Amino acid sequence: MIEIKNMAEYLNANNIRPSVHRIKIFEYLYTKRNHPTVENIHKGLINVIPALSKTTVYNTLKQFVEKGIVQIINIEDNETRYDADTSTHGHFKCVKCGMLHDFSFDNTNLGIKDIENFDIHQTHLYIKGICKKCKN
Amino acid sequence: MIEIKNMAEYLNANNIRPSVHRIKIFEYLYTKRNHPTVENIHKGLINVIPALSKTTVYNTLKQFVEKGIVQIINIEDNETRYDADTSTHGHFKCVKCGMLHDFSFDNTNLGIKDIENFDIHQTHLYIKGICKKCKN
DNA sequence: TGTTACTTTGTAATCATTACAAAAATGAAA
DNA sequence: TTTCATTTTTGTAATGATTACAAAGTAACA
Repeated sequence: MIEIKNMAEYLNANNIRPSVHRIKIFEYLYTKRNHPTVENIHKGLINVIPALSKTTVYNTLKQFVEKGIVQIINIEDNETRYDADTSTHGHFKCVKCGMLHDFSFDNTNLGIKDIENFDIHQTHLYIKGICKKCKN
Repeated sequence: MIEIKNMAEYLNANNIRPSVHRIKIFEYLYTKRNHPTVENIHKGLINVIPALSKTTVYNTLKQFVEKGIVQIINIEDNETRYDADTSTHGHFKCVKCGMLHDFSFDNTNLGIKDIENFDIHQTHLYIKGICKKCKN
């Protein structure tokens, strides 16, 4: 994924005014890279910003998604996760430990049929199974 | 997808006792093939089974998923859809009209890296974009 | 400062889903 | 058929995630 040196500048470059909350929320996503839920982000930042409300986390993430610097990961129907890496990559969900792992794949050679002449905006691939750790 | 002649037999073969409700719900999924939500199924069957409760639709679908004859499609975070076709295939979601289209792809040649020695159970691919109709 | 726009908060509303207990239907044995 | 146990279905209440919205707070800038 892209290297970002200055969070505030990066937000600015994407037409997002870099308030302290926005910087912290983006920083959380970018540095942890653990595909957190809203709950995770809120709990993780409540020490840093004691008054942080969940509504702000929701609003901020919605804005990030609209501006294209964050993508939503929908694997389980009851947990929406967020990812600051918007480059094309897949997600592996371990059905045993629940952990999410990034992986890379070749999206130029998928052998797609039946949707000729459709405009493709985003390609999402996820795999469910058992991770290496849980196999042992 | 598989051809099913007798719904009741198919349910039986998958260890699901074929009650009238279960047959109708599966039949709906199998014949419509339109990736319905719980709401869609309930509305679509309320004429056939006037007393049908949503709880029954939820319970029945959960059972179908557990027995492996139906898969969940999670594309948007606020709408869970269901598909009686459990063979490996992708879903294209048109961001304009909202329609879902099936497509086939080659899941043997994805060039996956970074998750060597992981056990793969299911591969899910979905694409967002604009469908042929909406382009015109 | 004063004014205006933007951001954040907190509560209430909404909506999908689940829990659960009661009612209904089914099926097998007598 | 009648009885009894089991399974299925229903309907309401509870839960939990997300959104709406108005009030409070903050920043920008003349």
